[in-house]
Formats: sequence, structure tokens, C-alpha cells
Amino acid sequence: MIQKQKGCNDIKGYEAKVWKYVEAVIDATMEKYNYNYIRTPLFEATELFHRGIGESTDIVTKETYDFEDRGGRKITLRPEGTAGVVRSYIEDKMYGDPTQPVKVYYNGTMYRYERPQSGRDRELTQFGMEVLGSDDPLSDAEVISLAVNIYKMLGLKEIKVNINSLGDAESRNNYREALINYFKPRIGELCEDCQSRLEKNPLRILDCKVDSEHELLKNAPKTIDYLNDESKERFDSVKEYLDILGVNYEVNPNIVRGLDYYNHTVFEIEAKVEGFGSNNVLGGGGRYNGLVGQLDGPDTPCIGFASGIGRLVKALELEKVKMPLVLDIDLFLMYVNEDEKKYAAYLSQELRMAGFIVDTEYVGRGLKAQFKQADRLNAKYIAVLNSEDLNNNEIKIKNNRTKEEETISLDALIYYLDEKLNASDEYDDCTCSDLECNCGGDCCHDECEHEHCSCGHHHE
RNA sequence: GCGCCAUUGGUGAAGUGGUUAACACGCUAGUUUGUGGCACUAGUAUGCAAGAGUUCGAUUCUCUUAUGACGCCCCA
Repeated sequence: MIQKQKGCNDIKGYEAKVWKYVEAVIDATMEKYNYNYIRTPLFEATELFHRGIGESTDIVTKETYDFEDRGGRKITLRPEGTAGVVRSYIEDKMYGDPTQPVKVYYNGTMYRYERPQSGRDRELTQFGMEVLGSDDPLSDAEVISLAVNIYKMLGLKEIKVNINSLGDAESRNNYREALINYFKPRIGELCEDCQSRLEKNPLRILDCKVDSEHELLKNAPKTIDYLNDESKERFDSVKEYLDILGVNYEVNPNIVRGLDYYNHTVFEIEAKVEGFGSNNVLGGGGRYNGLVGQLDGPDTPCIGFASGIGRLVKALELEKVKMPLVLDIDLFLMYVNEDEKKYAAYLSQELRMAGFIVDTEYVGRGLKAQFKQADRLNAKYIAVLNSEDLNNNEIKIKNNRTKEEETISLDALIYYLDEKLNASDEYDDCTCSDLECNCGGDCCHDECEHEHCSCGHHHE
């Protein structure tokens, strides 16, 4: 049997509905902030990632899917979204677009050759946004607030925003030097991993889990202390705008991004969810003012954010967040003989065009089994087609919840369904997640006798 | 790249070096001549991830590989 590739997933069934909903909320929220959808290729020239993300990062040195195509071109499946967007920005000369800054968002699969574990796959889906052409601290704050608002719109309650500033190139280099000098004399006291990080990526020592309680780490120099005046002022301004936008955040000097291109503002957003495992960062981002220039474009200040949809869906499931998913069908058409089947085929088509979700029988089940099938599909209504009824221009239609059956004129069917289904839509389409009635909170989808929830909808 | 645990039918799973691989759910059909969901009856893995080895004999022991879960590294 051919299996799916390691670390890849088939998203289907209920989970697929959740994904589609999450993506719909992302689209809607992005549109409100006036970010335009951009879709770039899944693969790019290998060089783009080497020059863009940085030769020294693990993502590029050992986690990309590289191959040569039949024409001998060196190709890499994208491990993240920013490089492709920036390539497009430069190639299509979007810096010439009069409506600066360029605000775009994407949503797509990324590929990293990693060992899978909780919250980490080889094929992952990320959405993200980029603002290209603005150095205004308001852009930084807006990107962070947009990310936070997407999570909030989806119904996540406990999210934590950690921000930090790496400063400009000068500040960043000074800080790196200071860290190395600080740790070098006593590096032997830290764990093996930290020792190897000293030269390679001293900032990551601050993140170490093994030594997090070590006195040496607690008193280590902080990025903030190495910011020059300009960088410090900029960071203060970002924080002020965050306050204005109502974003709760925490300055965390240990936030260090993995990619080389970041400077100034960097941030991570964590989900505080019970049982989420060790990979609890939903997304992160930061400012990358040097990247466009590094890729042969004009110097352009930019900021962006990216977030994994898989982790997001997992967080929503663990939090049992309620979502307005359509899990029911409106009508299931049942039949026994050939003539009835033909009529079912015709009628299902008519009703679908009239806007109803209709399904019927395709595998020759008996009537009894068709009832079961209707239940499995959560049919709200069932119609058993009967030749005699049809000859009389009638149809029997049964409410599958109340089990009441009525015989109505075929001509009245669409009107009948419209009336019945739209009347109950108020109940079914309620999207509120804070239910306060005394049924225990499940009134949107379960039967309950109670009146209303915080959304103001009435439920019976 | 490293570590640890796992892999039995559509699903959840029990199990043992040796006759027909338990049980439950599900599914299909019948009892019920076209209106089910209850009940009863019958059917539902020539198979225990793949390959190799040990053995008279392996699903059960050993090794290799694959995949999954979790953790480390790294990172979203």
C-alpha cells in the first residue's frame, strides 16, 4: 500500500470543515485591514532562500527540500512565505506602485525536512502578512494587532504576545558581541547545546530550556540595553501604538527569531492551551528592513508575520471553541424502484439549484438502510419518493428531528422547505461562543429549552 | 540528526511460541409483501505494518526498514 509521506497529512471530514472556516475568518479579517491576497509559487530558485533566509540558519542548511528539475535548475520547496513575497515584490516592481505601503497576505503550504512531532509536520500550512514599504512603527503595531485579532475572531481566549526589539544592524551586532563576551569565560557551566550555540547563535542561549534557571542566564545582557537611541525610540513608539490598538503584550528580552533577516521589532504569539505540547507558538514575525536590498531590490523597510494553521486548528479543538460549521444536509431523497430513482435524480438537481443541500442514494441500499444513511448525513428532512404519490403530484416529507411526516403538493416543495429550513436557521446558524443559558452551553447544536445566550439569539 | 514508546478487521481493542485470532461498536441482509432507528438471527481479517532471521512451528522472540506518538535539537 502506498502511504502518505512522512510528516504529511490528509485534511478531511470534520477537520476539513474547521480548516475552511479558519481560512474564511483569516480572509475576512485580512480584507478588513485592507491586505490583498497574494499567491506565489510553491517552489523557487534555491538561491532565493539561501540569500534571503540566511546561509547559517538550520532551516536553509538542512531543512529544505532541494532538487534539480529536468532542466538542471536548482529548485527548493518554500520553507516559509516571506522570501517568495519579497521576490515577487522586487520582480514585479511593486515598490513603484503608488499605493504604498504594499500590504499583502498569503496562505499556503510550506515544506521543511524535519522530524515530525506534536505541532510539527514536514508539510505545514501557514498564513501570513507582509507590509512592504513602511518603516512607520504603526505598521509594526498593526501587523501584531491583526494577528491577534484573527486569533480572537476565531474564539481563542488565552493568547500571549511577546515582543522584543533587536534594534538596527549596529545595535544587533553590538549585542551579539556583548553576549559572546559575557558567556565565554564561564561557558563550561552551561549545557552542551549552549556551548555549541556560543559562536553559532549566542542569542539562542537565552532560550535554553535546560539552563533557564541558571544565574548566568538571568543576569545576561539584554537586547534592550544595547539599542542605540534611535532604535530605543522606535521600540517605544511601537509599544505606544500597541497600547492605542488595545493589544496586550509583554516585553520579553529572550524572544529571538530563527531567521537571519530580522531587525528591530520581533514578536511571537503563544497559545495558552491545556495539553498543547511543547510547540505552543502559534506564530511569529518581525521587521526585516534589510531583506529587499539583500535580494537586489531597492532598500525597503518591511514587517511581516506568519502563523501555522495546523497548530491553530489544534488549539481551537483543544479549547473546544464553537464554530458555525454546516454539518447537516437539508434533505435526503429516498427511493425504491427505478422510476422513483429517476425522479430522485431530477428532483435533487432542482432543489440544489434552488439552494438546498440535497443528497440521495447511490449504492442500492434497501429502504431501511437508506434511513440509516439519512441519519449519518444528519439530514434535516427526508423524503421517500413513492410512485403513487408522484402520479398524484404529491410527496411525503418527514422532519427527521420531530419525525412528523406531511404529504404536500410537489409544486409547493420548494416553498415548504424554504419556510421550514429558514425558520430554523436562526437556531442553527448562531455563531456565538459565549453561551450563558442554563443548558450548560451547548444550546446552539443540542436541544435545550432555554431562552438566550449572549449573542442575543433565541433558542428553543 | 538524537532519544523513547508504539504499529492486530471499517473503528475501539483483547490475546498467545502451536488446532477455527476474543469481545464491543459499526456495516450488510433477514424476521418486517415500501417507512428505519428497539429486539432477535446470520454474515463481516486465508490475517496480526513490510522484509529477513531463530524455531519442528511466530501475530507472539531477534534484527532491519517504514510509518505513527511524544521529547531533544531546531523552529511557526
